[in-house]
Parts: sequence; structure tokens; C-alpha cells
Amino acid sequence: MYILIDCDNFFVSCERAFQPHLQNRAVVVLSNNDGCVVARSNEAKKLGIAMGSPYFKIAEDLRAQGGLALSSNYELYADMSQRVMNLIKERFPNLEIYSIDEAFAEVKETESIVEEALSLRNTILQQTGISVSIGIAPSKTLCKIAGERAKPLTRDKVCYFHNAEATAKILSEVEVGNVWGIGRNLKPRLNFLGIFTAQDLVRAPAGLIRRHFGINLEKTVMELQGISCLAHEHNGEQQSLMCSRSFEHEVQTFEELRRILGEFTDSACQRLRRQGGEAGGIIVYLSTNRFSKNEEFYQNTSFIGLNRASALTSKFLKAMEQGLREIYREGKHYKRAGITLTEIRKRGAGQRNLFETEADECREQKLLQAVDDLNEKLGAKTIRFGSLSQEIKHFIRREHRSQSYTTSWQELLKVH
DNA sequence: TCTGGGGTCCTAGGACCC
DNA sequence: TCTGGGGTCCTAGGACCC
Repeated sequence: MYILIDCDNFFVSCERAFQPHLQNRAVVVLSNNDGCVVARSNEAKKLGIAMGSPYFKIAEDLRAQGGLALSSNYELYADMSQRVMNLIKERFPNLEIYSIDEAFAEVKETESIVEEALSLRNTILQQTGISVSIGIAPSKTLCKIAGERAKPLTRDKVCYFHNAEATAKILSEVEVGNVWGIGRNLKPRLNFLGIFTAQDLVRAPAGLIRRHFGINLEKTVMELQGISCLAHEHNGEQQSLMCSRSFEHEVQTFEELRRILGEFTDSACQRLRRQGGEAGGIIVYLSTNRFSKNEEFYQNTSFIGLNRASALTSKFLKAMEQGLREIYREGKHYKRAGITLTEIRKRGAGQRNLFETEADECREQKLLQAVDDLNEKLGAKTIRFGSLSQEIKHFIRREHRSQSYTTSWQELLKVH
């Protein structure tokens, strides 16, 4: 049996927890660069603002309706998320944190399960100000549907699938495209086969689904039948770690890209070290503006593997530069770039290289540890690589950002 | 006309999720 | 003018091995 705990309109709820005047208003939170809408209050949803809408297309309408847009404040959301997850973990220790705003718990089916869920919901609301919806079902895919059903319930916001007949009835009301695991590409193909609802999918012949759509959809079908096929993950090691951005202004020169990607590499390596990992390689990514009408869209990636897994910034800076050289084309206007560290594992878990001495690496590791400690203590970038740019913030727009109420001494909430 | 059977590894691309 | 950033998994095809 699984329980899904899903925060309602999470980013908006976080902002509202500290700014009560945002209650009962149409509020949206924007992605980086104030580009797209990534969270909406119920009032904003009612205005018909779609998830992912470009802000410039809805800005005027939103303002006219008395609504408000905020830039995203990930420090705040990450901290609030951690508070919510800690509360859940106290009640349901066997937890899989699935994303910043939702978690699955594996539980024994008991008579009091709904009461327990309700009481957890109240605790979270009281201690963080965040409202959650809860779905309970025999499989994760059914939990997602139950969670969706719970959202509009005004009173208790818990939905429990315990009766096969009732579940089948609900599934016949769920559009197949709204099933977890079925996106915009699979939906039309399923519709073409006469499959329009989740219940249609449950009844589809297993062989056909497997042949035409592969193993993932076959698992989804079984999950909808109440047979749990997706493993409970327990938040194991991360496999890759990414840092990428779109730029406000396009970038042309190799040198500027090298510095920007250097910053990304540095930041990714810091995160990697903080979680005690090391990576085996780096992917470098570049692209021009995909909406541009003046220039043909160009995007490319390159992968550079290391001889031996490492967490040292210098090694990845070197590899990054090599990768960038492979895909950089003169004269293009780059709108977006990024890097991904891959083949991540716990430090020291990997095979040693027979011909490499470890003395140098050891020394650099100590140096970086000292740098990380200093930056932790005195503020990010107090000490940094000389080859990197002095400042890169100019290329990201965040015009309507709220305070870091819980993570910065300078920005604490003033009660009076 | 006719061309085996069993593997591994890598890459690119596609699909999905939040 | 303005269109995000972070992940996972699967599949197909090519190159190689014996």
C-alpha cells in the first residue's frame, strides 16, 4: 500500500506562508529569467493560465485581473520542502521523496490509515502553512490519481482507493492523457487505438501494449490494475547532476561561454562534493534560440569521460573546455548552455587506476576542502578559481523575487 | 538465390516526470 | 523584447568481440 503526499500549488503556497496578502489572489511563480509560469494559485488556474505559459503572453491579462507574478525563490522552496518532508518522515519513515513537493510512503494497510493521513495533513498545515493532498492506493500510479481526486475536496483532502468497483468507476472518468507516465506523445497514439480513459487502458490487451509501447506502458497498465510494479526507491544515489541556464542576452564568443560554463562546472562540483560523490564524466551542452526566426536552430552536446572518477573542479574544468571546443561554432548566437556531471557514485567506491599516483589528487582534495569550508563560512565565492568570470548574474533576470525568509540572516521575516 | 549465433559497449534520440 | 531547469529510463543502431 502506498500513500502519496502532494503539496498544493507548492511554490505559491511557500510564498503565501510568508506573505498573507497573497491569499485569495491570482498568484503565479515564474521560472528562471521570469520565463514561464511554473506554479499557479487556484485563482490563477481559474483565470485559465496554463502551466508553462510564457510570462510575456499572460502578463497583461494577469495584471488586469488583479493578479501577481513572482520570480522563483528556490532557496525558500528547498527549505520549506525539507520541513514538510521531515514532518512526513516522522509519521511514515519508509519514505521516497519523489520531487520537491511530493513523496510516496510505503505503508501497511490498516483501518486507521485515513485518520493517520488526515492528522499528518493537519500537522503539516499547522507547522509550515503548506496544504497537502493525499492519495492512498495499492500502487503509485493509482496514488497519483487518488491524489488528484483529493485536491478539489475542500474538507479533508484525502482520497483512498480500497474498493475495486469504485476504483474502476473513477478510472473510467480519468482521461488517459492524465495518467502518470502518459504524456503528449503517447496520448494520441492510444486514442488512435480507441483508448480514451484510464479504464480503457486497464482493459487493453497486454501483448498489444507491450509490442507497441514497450515495457514502461505495460507497467503503467499493471499499476492501474492495482499490481504494484514500480519499485519504492528510498532515495538512493543520484546518477547525474546538471547545471544549465538560458541567457537573457545571447552569447557569441568562445571565451565568454568558457567562463559561464566554468561557473556551472564549479557550482556542480561543489554540490557533488557536498553530497560525498565523485563523477566519471561531463556532458557539455550548447544551443541557440529555438524560437529565433533569423537563425537556424543549432544544438549540440559532447561527452568527455575522465580516466578516473573525481570530484575535483580543476579536472572537470579541463574536460569542459575540451568538450566546449568540440561543439562550439563561430558566429552563432547562443541562448542556452549547460553541463551535466555523469556516472556519479560515492567517493572511493570506484576502481583505482593502476598507473596513476594519488599524491597530487590528495593534495588538491585537501585544498578544495579548505576552499569549500571557507566559502561555507564566509559566503559563496569568497574564494574562487581565477579562470572563472567575476560575475555572471547579469544574464539572469529575477525581477520579482521574494526574500529568503528562512535561509538568510539578512532577509529574515520581520514580524514587527 | 543462398550469408550464424551469441555477446558487449557506446551514442543519439525519444519518452516521461516535476 | 520576452518561451525554465532538473532529473530518469528505454530503444535502436552501429561498432566491436568470439
